[in-house]
Amino acid sequence: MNFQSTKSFVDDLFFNCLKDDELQRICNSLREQEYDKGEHIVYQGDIVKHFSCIKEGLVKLYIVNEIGNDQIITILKPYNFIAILNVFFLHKCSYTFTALTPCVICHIDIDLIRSIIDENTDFSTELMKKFSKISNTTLVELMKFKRLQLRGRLAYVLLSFSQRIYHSLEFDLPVTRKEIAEFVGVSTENIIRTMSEFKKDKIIDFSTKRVKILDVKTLEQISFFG
Amino acid sequence: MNFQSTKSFVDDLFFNCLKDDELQRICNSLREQEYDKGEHIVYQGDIVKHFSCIKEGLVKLYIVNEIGNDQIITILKPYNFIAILNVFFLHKCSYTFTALTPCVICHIDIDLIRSIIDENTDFSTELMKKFSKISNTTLVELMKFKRLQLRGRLAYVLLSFSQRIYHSLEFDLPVTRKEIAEFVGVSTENIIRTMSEFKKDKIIDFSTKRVKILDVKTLEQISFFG
DNA sequence: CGCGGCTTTGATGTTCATCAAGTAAAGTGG
DNA sequence: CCACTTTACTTGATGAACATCAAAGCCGCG
Repeated sequence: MNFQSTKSFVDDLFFNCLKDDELQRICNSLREQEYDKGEHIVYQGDIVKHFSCIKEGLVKLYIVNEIGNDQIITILKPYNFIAILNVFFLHKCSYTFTALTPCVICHIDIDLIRSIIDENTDFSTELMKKFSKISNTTLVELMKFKRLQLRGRLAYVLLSFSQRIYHSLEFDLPVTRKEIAEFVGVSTENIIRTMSEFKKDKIIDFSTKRVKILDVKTLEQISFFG
Repeated sequence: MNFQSTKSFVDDLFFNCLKDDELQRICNSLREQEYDKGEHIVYQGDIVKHFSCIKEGLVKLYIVNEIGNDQIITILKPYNFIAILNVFFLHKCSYTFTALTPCVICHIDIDLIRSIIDENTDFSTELMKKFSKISNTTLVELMKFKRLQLRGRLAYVLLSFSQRIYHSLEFDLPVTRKEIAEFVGVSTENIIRTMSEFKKDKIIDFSTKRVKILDVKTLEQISFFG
């Protein structure tokens, strides 16, 4: 990737509100790192040392709970930040971030970001907006999820892959059935059973990883009322 | 309440990092408002016009979902902010805040807070820390909650009243059984049944509103493993 | 003192977890 | 590239957890 496109990536990432020299300093400090599928980017308890962002690939954000189970909170895609809520102010990260696909992650020096926050009011305002928006969205989605039962939640997850991640009715799942179960909060077997029901009802079609949504409207209804 | 104690309340509220004149300006701008039990402080969809904080009383933070049910997210107590995540940057508030008991709420002019953010780096840093901490805690608690079933969740709520809100093993519930159910995410009847079980097992004792925790350790175990 | 909302208990059915067992897919070493 | 091992996927049967419906007692308040 050439320098100009890095610049434009960073500019977009930071709300197009950076001054030229600030943009330049960030580009100079920026370090790209590749992660294999399954590799941890941040593990809960880690001290977050960089301001990081996904450039390529998908990342699962989850908590390993007290009894050792994974609970997936959301799936992150390019331009999403890694551990943004923990990056400045908490000693340890409460979540784990793991690559679902091969990833390229951009790491930026925290102190540099801090100093730009102090200098550039627009930047700090936009960053706080971003904070709020992320927290807000996550919380609202979680509550929406909470009131649904299995069918609704599964429909929701499938639609989110289709609409938020892949922008297509047909896609390859980047997660296992077990991971869908950890996302939805039910057993793996029941995810499979319900997917098979959807298939029987001609709402979706699938073969292992490949999924095709046949009837979006019904799926949306299920994700709303189910 | 006299002026000196208002000053000390505001100073504590804002992390003791305000300069004298900033503190003074906030105290001058501050307006106290009383709310009756059951009165809305902010309703979802409202545009948040003040930076607000609880001075006295308890407030329930909840979402009214698409099918008209309330889903309680958490219960707020004095020194907690109202709609802090929505106050600066989102046009409309995603949540509803309702007084559970008679309340005194302090309202501060948002523009004043904004201008102090621009002036005082310590203040903006502390405010962002606060943002992060609140989001983080809320999310971690919600995920902890998610993996538990009824008994565990109820135990968790009862302990949270005892330890976080009242600092006492005996207290009057500020919520109805229905509200506990909306918090826990199950039916009212099953909250009642499970409370009766706890009573039969001599873990708690209660009569309508009055609750006394008899066996904290068992309750903690249930809230952990249940 | 009667009305309405809150609380409580019981009976019944639905949803989902768990166990078991088998098949398909994917990774591994020769 | 194949045999082997492991992991992921799938289906069925059973029981536990929980929702829902129904009905009755309680309590505060006008």
